[in-house]
Amino acid sequence: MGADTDLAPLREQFARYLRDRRLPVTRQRLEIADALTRVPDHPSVIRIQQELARRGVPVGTATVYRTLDLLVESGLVRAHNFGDGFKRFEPAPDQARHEHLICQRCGRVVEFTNDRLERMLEMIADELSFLHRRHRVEIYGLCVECRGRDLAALRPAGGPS
Amino acid sequence: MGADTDLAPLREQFARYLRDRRLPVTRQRLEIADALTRVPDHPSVIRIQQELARRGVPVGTATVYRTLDLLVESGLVRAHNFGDGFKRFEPAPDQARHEHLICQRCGRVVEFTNDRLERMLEMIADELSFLHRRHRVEIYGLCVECRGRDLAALRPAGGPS
DNA sequence: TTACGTGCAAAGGCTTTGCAGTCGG
DNA sequence: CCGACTGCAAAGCCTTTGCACGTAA
Repeated sequence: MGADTDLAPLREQFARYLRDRRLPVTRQRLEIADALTRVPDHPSVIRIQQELARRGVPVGTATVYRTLDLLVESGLVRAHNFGDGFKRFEPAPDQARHEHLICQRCGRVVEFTNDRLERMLEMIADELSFLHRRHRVEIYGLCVECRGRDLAALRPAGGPS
Repeated sequence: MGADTDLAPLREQFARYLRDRRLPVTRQRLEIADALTRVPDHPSVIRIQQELARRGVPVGTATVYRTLDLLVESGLVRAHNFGDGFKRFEPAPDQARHEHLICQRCGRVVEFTNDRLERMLEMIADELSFLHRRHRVEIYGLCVECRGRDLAALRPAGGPS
């Protein structure tokens, strides 16, 4: 009984959302939702547009932006700003909230979940009389591979003096 | 002997940083550092520029940006992106790390510290073989005042149907 | 049929860059 | 003096907006 919702693709949920609001369910909107499901790793607007083009469904930039606004409003998609100079998007998993680790070297984004962390943030907001609605946790550093690469780069030059 | 460093204004630390790197210590650079110390609440580039103008030290936009880059590189200043469409800056307190609560109604930014939280994030990164360098925690919601205002706005219209 | 969506291109807002003149060390 | 900085204005980048045409319902 949760599986039903979980299996319903973003596309379906978005279509339902649009119908509920008496908004046209257009091909572009569904395609954008689909692209978001297919493209991994928090794609940017351009990345999504490229994916659509590759699929033979060229969609105008403005449409992509406008549709993403709808998706974010609907709560089905989450927007991020990792400081690259552009927004990135990802389907919002209605199940478990998750946060991000961002590699400052290769840009890879890894997700993680931690219930204690989520609860702690709600408590902190509460203690400060703040109404918690949502939060964002980002850890910046180096992923395993880039970490190793750094060490490798140092060694050939000579060890610790 | 920590007090010495604590009392040294951002200006001094920045000047030292510049000298160490054999970079010119110009009036504009020092003024920008000072402005950052004076203006509260994570000012934007424009806000800083206005503050400088008010003080009778008009500085070109490009210079403000370039100097802020330097300050961020030096680690003396922290850059933020709260989704307003522009960057915001604040002197980096070298003492206690702190995070932010952002009111989605009035835009107020409140800071908080929590050691358990800081440690937890380092541990999480560690468990995922990620080298933790820095992180960012933002809680979005409503501050006490805006929370009250919302309640007040609801009551006159009538209670739950 | 009608309201809303779409695409294109132009406009916007913030940030960066190029270049001639200026200044710190 | 020389290399780096500054200011101005132009360029860049991502995103939003205006408008004529197209399309879901």
